[in-house]
Amino acid sequence: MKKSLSVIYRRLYSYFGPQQWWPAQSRFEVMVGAVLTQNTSWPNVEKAIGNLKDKGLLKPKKLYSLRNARLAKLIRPAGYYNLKAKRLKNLLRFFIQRYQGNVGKMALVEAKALRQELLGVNGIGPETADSILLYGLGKPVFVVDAYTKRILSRHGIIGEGMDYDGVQKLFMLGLKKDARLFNEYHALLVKLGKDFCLKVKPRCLTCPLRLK
DNA sequence: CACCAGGCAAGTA
DNA sequence: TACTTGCATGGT
Repeated sequence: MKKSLSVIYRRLYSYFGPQQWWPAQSRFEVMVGAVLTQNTSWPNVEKAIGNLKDKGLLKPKKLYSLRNARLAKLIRPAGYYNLKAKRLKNLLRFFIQRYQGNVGKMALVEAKALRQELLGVNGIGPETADSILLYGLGKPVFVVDAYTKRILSRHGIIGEGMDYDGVQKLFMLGLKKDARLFNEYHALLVKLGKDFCLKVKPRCLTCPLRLK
């Protein structure tokens, strides 16, 4: 028996409650965090963002004016720091040149078109782009991540090989197009993944989903 | 010690 | 198109 996405959502929400994502103080901070968290645990990202805040550098032009070596040093705790320094600069260059470093201006653009623009930036892939759209700008775009795929395939809802766009369609066609719903749903899947579905061996004995 | 984390792009066949 | 590899710190 395959459960609907709505049923799964309600079960996760009853069990875990609201997740309060994205943990950031500004929409710009979400953009930066989205790059820094690529394949990296959140506590490490927080340290990196904390370094930038402490120096008063968490602003588009300030951040963009830093030399790569300096930026890399500041974001070191987030891992892949040389790579991420370049990726951040790529995103910032796009953001400043195209939207004057103004989140409000960027938010005026339609989600689908903006997604394509973001994907054109080297270092911004589908999950990073969608995280910015949903958590930064409040657009109704579903964010898919490694946990999402692992959980769904482990419960037989999707095949293991299903790609990003396929999983995203499944959610976006199967649910009401509501940014708050998408926000909470993705965050809940991450919470479930962290707490119950870690490592190679599934440990879902007490998993609140109890699917089959 | 091994394994994993809120990915992505470049290289290879 | 479909794999494989490099990137790196910090927590469990």
